[in-house]
Amino acid sequence: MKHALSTARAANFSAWYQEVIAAADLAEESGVRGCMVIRPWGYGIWERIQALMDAQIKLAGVENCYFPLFIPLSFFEKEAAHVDGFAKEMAVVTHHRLIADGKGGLVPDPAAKLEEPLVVRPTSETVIGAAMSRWVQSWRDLPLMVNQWANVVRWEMRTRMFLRTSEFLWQEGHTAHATRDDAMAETLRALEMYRAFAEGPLAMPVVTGEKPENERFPGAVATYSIEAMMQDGKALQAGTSHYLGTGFAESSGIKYQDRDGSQQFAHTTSWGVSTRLIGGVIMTHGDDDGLRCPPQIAPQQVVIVPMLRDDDGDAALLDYCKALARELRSQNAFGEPLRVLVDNKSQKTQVKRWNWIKKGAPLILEIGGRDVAGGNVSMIRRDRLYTAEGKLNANIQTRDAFVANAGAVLVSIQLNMFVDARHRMNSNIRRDIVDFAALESYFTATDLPGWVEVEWSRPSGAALDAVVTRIKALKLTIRNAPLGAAPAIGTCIFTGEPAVERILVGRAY
RNA sequence: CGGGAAGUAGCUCAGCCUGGUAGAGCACUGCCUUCGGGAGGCAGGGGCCGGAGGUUCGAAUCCUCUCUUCCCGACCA
Repeated sequence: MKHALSTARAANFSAWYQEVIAAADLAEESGVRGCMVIRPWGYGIWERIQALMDAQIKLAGVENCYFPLFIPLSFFEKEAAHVDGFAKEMAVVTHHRLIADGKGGLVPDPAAKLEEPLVVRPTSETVIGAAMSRWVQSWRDLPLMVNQWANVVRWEMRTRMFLRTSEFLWQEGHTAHATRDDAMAETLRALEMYRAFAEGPLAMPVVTGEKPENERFPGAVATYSIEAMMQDGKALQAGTSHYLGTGFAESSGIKYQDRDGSQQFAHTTSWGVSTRLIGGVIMTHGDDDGLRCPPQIAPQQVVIVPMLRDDDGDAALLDYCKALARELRSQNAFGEPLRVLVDNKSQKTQVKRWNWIKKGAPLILEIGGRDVAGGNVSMIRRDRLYTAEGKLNANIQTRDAFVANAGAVLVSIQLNMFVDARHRMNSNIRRDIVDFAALESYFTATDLPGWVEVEWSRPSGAALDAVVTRIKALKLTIRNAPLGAAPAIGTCIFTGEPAVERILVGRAY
């Protein structure tokens, strides 16, 4: 069987990933270190993610707003742990004017140096905290829940498209509450929103859980994550939700007067998902023919390819296709009208077919003169591309039958993709490892190790550092302590002490 | 930040050692034959070889400096 990509997942997963991004026209290098150009098909996926997630955010009573890209350096200095976490990766603006250097180039004008350097936001807790301190006076002002869709910059040492870029797009929710319980409830609500979003529209199964102390967001009291398993068995942290305690409120001055007249610090949260989700979708659903785009986030769900032949029949063929597209757009799937494209670019049918396969359009319809005459369509399902014999699985059916079923077929593709991915994740999590030697041999012996769920005593500080160092030698990290895990009943595989919870350990992106 | 590698056509690269102002494949344009599993033929368009300096009659090629990017590690959504 000949595949569309030259690199198979099994041969070189990393090279395959890069090839999918190029072949599916998702993004490309920009010439600026670590920054990518997101192309229309890739950005279309992001717009779908935004649209669906934004609706959920608003449903929870969170309001959108926008804060500046530039943050005064002094804002970061207020929260010690926070600045420690981000200092190493901040882009800083120091001048506001350029002058000629006399050699044909431009240099920052020394006379135009900023009084205070501005940091390009790596995250917005500090500016939003400053605003919240103005907006919150009374217990009646709480909860205060805002979100922004924005770009942020983190000057990472090593970048990978969508997974870790210097600049990335995300949403960041920031909330302030009167009590710890309220803030914790919001933290977990956001986490659950992310889980449902990943497993719904993205068809990407995840494990929700709490991050260990060493993986916490800088300045957070507790960090929760959704962790997805990629096809190479590695974990991808696909979204995080943080309970920030009163630390940020204290440094930003988010205070309210309580019912009894006393001044109290608010309890804050923050939560975010980014364009990294697209990387997760690629590595969850992609195959050796390119991307498989879950129908709910596919910019186009049905792509109609008229088999144009540069002759008199083309006009009738195009009419047939356009009429079909109109009819399909009046159908629904997932409670929305179908997104349908007629690809009438003057290009060979076969080339267009494979381009759409590589882009992962869920349904591709090839329509030629014979179909027009017979009232048929020839349908390719991206999730069932080949027959058992390895032939391209083109299914001819009547146009009316296709229109009537299209929405249901898309729903079924979405579900199939999720079920397949969930099966793969679940069958690659081992829960029977009870000592460190077994963990060690497992991760040195297996090709596709996936994750291991073990019991531990939740050590802290130096004891935790020792554990981290020990598993680092195996290239392992603690992903999270799954919220739904069984209670711990044995001993910690690291310390031998009585275990208190179960954690997932695995390799990660 | 350490270790590699690379900058020549839109893309992937050859040419450099042994200086004589550029090539291939794919892509692109036109015509013809094809057409329901990525068709073929013919004819074309497109690059001052990352930048600056130097050596030389002459530099993609040799020398110096410089900029940038990619890959592998340590750090992170």
